[in-house]
Amino acid sequence: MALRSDWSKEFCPIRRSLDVLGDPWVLLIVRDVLHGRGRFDELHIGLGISEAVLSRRLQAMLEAGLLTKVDYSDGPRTRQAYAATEAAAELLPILQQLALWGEKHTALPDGGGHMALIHESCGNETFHGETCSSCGEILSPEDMSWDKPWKSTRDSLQGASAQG
Amino acid sequence: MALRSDWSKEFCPIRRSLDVLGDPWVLLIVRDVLHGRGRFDELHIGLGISEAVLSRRLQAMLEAGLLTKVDYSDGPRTRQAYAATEAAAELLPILQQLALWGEKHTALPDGGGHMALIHESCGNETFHGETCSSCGEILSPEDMSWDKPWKSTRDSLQGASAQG
DNA sequence: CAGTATAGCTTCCTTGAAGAAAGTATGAGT
DNA sequence: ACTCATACTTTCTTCAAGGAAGCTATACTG
Repeated sequence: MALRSDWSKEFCPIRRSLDVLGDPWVLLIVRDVLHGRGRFDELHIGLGISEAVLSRRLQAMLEAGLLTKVDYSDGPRTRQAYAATEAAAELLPILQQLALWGEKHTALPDGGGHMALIHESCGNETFHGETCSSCGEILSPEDMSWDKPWKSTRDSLQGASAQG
Repeated sequence: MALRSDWSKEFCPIRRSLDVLGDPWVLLIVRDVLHGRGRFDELHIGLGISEAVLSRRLQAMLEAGLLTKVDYSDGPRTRQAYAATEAAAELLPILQQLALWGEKHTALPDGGGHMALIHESCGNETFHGETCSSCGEILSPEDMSWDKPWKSTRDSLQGASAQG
């Protein structure tokens, strides 16, 4: 990624991960892409990221193997969007634990609400990020929905390289 | 933290988490502090972070409630070091999943080796970051050691606010 | 008790990335 | 032909990172 020092050759796997993931936008882009919001403008508007930075991040994430480009049809024409690879889909536990940690250790602003992680396979909310705290199964994107009360939506996730 | 935009008032808990954690140094500092390496110079040398940035990060992490200052005795005199709070200790699953993800999705450099996460309570390696893949227990720092073949050490971790 | 060492920061300077906004390119609809 | 939408790219300014040197407090050394 070379945003700062190059950590891709470090022995410590955490440092190698942070070489790719150690930028807040990268995880937010993965989150949105796993929600099926993989178009450039959706990301730009939805995340509030500048277009220049978004462009650079998407390029780096393609190179890092986190994203692939997929076609989608916009009426008569074919456009392209970004979709998650298997590597990006396997960041789900990290995203969910960030959500759980944030719920517990940061202050909920006025008008917010508790975001529930719903394991659709068993129908229950999970309080772990990696395995379901209700049924014990490993959590994967296809089986998850995130209930966001401040948007009054229950967004389902999708796995690697699904069509947008 | 205000490194970039202020995300502390966002409804999305992931964004609020990244407001605090969305800097690679923060997680690396938490990792080292959980290993009992909480002195300024240990962090400076061990992480290769510049002193100016380390100083700013430590300050921000104190304010964010990730670290506390604790006394330690250096022979006759009392010095201070940084120790993890409960909030920082609860980042363990994220650190371990970053390690697992890095082992799987980034290239191991020459001379490296597989870092094993050992759950000392049951004596086995765990392949999950949050609950032990061998015995199913929730993983907490006091019960973990990380086996780092490139340093030929098995470093045990420590929980919140333990003396350095 | 002056000189040196060490820990723990702080200040200064330069380079580089972030953010905002405007510009470019391509194809569609009217 | 003109306008609109998507998907970027370019330009400019501001701010943070990294490196090095300086500063302060408390030892230990002769």
